[in-house]
Amino acid sequence: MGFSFTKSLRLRKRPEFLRLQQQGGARRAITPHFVLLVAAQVGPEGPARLGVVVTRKLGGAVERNRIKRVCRECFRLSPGAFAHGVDLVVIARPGAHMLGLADVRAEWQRVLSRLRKA
RNA sequence: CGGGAUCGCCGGCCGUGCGGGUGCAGUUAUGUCGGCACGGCGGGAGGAAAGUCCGAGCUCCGUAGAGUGCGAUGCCGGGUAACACCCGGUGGCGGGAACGCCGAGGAAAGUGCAACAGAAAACAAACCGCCUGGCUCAACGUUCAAGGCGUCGCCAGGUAAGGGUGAAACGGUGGGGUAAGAGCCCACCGCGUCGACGGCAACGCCGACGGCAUGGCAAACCCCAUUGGGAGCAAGGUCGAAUAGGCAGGCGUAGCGGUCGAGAGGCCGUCGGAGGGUGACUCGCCCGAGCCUGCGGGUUGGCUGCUAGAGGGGGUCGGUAACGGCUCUCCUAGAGGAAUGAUCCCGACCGCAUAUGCGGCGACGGAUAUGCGGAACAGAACUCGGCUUA
Repeated sequence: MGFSFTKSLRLRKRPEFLRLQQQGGARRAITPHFVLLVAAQVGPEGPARLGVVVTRKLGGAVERNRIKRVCRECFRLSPGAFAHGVDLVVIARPGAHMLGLADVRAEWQRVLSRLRKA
């Protein structure tokens, strides 16, 4: 497959987010601008899926949209980074809207190896 | 911000391939040729999409009856689906003018407010004054002296012109009048009442009379007039799932008559009804056999509503205009943890610094090149008309 990113590769329902955010078996990694949560999918394994959480505290709709877009772009352009059968939730922290694609990729790269062990 | 390249996203139409064929995707609802993958065609954020401050459409709840309360609006006329918006007038204020600004009903219904200053801030009063009369023991001037006159002082009275304070001082200016003064009298202006005329009206204008009465603030309470049912697309419809008398406490379903029935019981009427609705309160009205309170538990999914509309643009006619009529033409996002993007290159724009050369005595102005930085406000969420803030 190429670098596509369709609806099936996103987390779209509230329970899917809550499963990773609550104290369950998700692995957690913290970078200066993000919190990354990774856990195995329930049911049949598919490609890795992404969900992004950006609260209102981080800015208006424009800033929050930009954070989501950059995160999705970063996820899309590195298909090998996350294993099959894994869900990823990214929680943005203050200042994230100032980052470009290269900054996000560099931050994620530093913690990837720890998350892979999950 | 514009252009290009590459990689993507959302939904529409078309095609190819794969597997399937009473199946496929989805736990179900659902979709109907769909599902997955790839390709093609054409579409995809704003002037404010924002704040959610007004006004509507649409939807449901409801029946709105009366009184009280609460909110909104507040010169007049018009536009509009409607408005607190828009247009045109009137009046006021500012300005030399062009023009600009204006929450612009009522202060003789009542309550209240006015710092500082000032004598006094509202049934007027009298600080410095002005004037009249009286007193003369004493003081001064005039005089040879007394008296008289004047100054000063004290007492009684008349005044509100002048001074001074203030945002504002009980009509203004000028003249007459007077001891001094005062609408005391007169002219003009203002104000009030009445009448005529013009205007749909706000109002204007003219005349007569009154002799000043009614100081200001209503974005202080208030009064008056007009007006307002509530909630909002998580509205609502539909399908599905789950909970469905799990526990504890409290209140009630009384009765009577008729009728059907073998009975249990059902239906109708009357009375009684815990509680609920009428989202402010009271009355009234309506529902009513189960309801209320606390604890605990579960679902918050699919389709629809969902985008062609008080729609945009052109022409023409009516109107001072807002706008309206007729006609032609265009189709322009529909997401749902939420699409409309990311990266790179090039080019414009702005700011700063440096360099070069130009104009000018100079402060400086503007030009080119290079480097660095910036590039706003902000993201549709049912749809429109406004306002406001960026």
